[in-house]
Amino acid sequence: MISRAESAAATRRALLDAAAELLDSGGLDAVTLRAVGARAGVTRGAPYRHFLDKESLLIAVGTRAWDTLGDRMQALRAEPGLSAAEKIRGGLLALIDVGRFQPHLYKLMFSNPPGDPTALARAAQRSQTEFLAVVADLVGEQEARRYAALLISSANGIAGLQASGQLADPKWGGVSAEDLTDTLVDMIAGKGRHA
Amino acid sequence: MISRAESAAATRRALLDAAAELLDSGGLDAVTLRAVGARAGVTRGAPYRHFLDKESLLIAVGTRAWDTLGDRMQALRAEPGLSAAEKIRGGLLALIDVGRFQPHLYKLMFSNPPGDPTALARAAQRSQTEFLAVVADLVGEQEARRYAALLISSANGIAGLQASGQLADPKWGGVSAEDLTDTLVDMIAGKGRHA
DNA sequence: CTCAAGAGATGACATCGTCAACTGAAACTC
DNA sequence: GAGTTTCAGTTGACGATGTCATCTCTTGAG
Repeated sequence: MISRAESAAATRRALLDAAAELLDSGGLDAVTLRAVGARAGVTRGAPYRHFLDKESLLIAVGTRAWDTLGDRMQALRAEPGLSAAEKIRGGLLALIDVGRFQPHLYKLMFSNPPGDPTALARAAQRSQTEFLAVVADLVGEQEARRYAALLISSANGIAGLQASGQLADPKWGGVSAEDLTDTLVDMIAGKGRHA
Repeated sequence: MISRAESAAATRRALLDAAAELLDSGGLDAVTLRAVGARAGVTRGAPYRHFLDKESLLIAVGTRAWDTLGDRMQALRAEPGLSAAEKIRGGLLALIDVGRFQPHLYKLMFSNPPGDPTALARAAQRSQTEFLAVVADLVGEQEARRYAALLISSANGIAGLQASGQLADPKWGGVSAEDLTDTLVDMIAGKGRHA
């Protein structure tokens, strides 16, 4: 027996799944409320029972993606038998992989919606805080903020270039996202060791 | 006396200007063909005499932005009395400044439009080639590709984080885009000196 | 059993991108 | 210079979309 509240929660989840799937497969343009509703088995008006408007639905999709990334960061940080540098590398690649395999979702995660420009930044907090802690293990509290910001920026940029296909340009000599990440981590780790 | 071709070229320019202004002030949502036409002194159908569709108009706006950035890169590279590191710093900040002061334009420059995913990447070529040459002056031909890709990625990420307002978060301890750029250039320059 | 609450369906409206048909003036041909 | 062509720009129309108001019907509380 499913209660009404459970049914409503299931619909909400179905709407989020449908929006995420449409986003992955067809980009932002493919995410229309009518298509989302149809894929979730309801009609175009139903989303308004669960979200304020389309923008709120998209923010919820992005927030959920940030949450799962935050889980991965947290698990990675707690992983025994990994050096700080390896954890950093893993965290960066976790972010980069989203950009690589779900470029549209990735863009959504870093967009700031007109209505509430801080919504997604708030959702990103836990991921970034976890990452900050790992970086602090390598370079110390003192410099962690600066380097963590630089690392996340760089990973963001690598993922962005990869998502837009520019990394594939032969001009860069076939360098991969992993190569860039390794180069970056090496530079930071070098700094850390000398400090 | 203005010929018909001159008038048409002027209209085309007015349409590009109008689209760029609307993009800057109100974001992508504010760029409707009707609004663009109105601001350029024509009606909604006129853009179709100069561009295939709305996407082509936006690509043209992004292309023009890449061209002016390419000009700045070229001028910077030719500037006498600047070290390679200073030129690199200047080039990175030129890119970052677009992200900072024209975030919507910046996003457009790095978006790959569904119709022609390679159009803007082609427009970015000259800027990146100029930059690549400057980096080669610092770290040598051999490693220039890798480091240039990393630098552009990082600058892209810094600009992106700044554009989405996340850099302002006190979590990062008030680090600025300039700080990150300097840290980055120092690391590369260190590498370059030791190589 | 009664009835309020709320999830979902549906009709309607404004706005958007786009196309087809039309208008008028500049540019070309003879 | 008259006739014709070309083409920038206008206008009307259409389908799609986000959103609101209204309606229906099931669920859960009293």
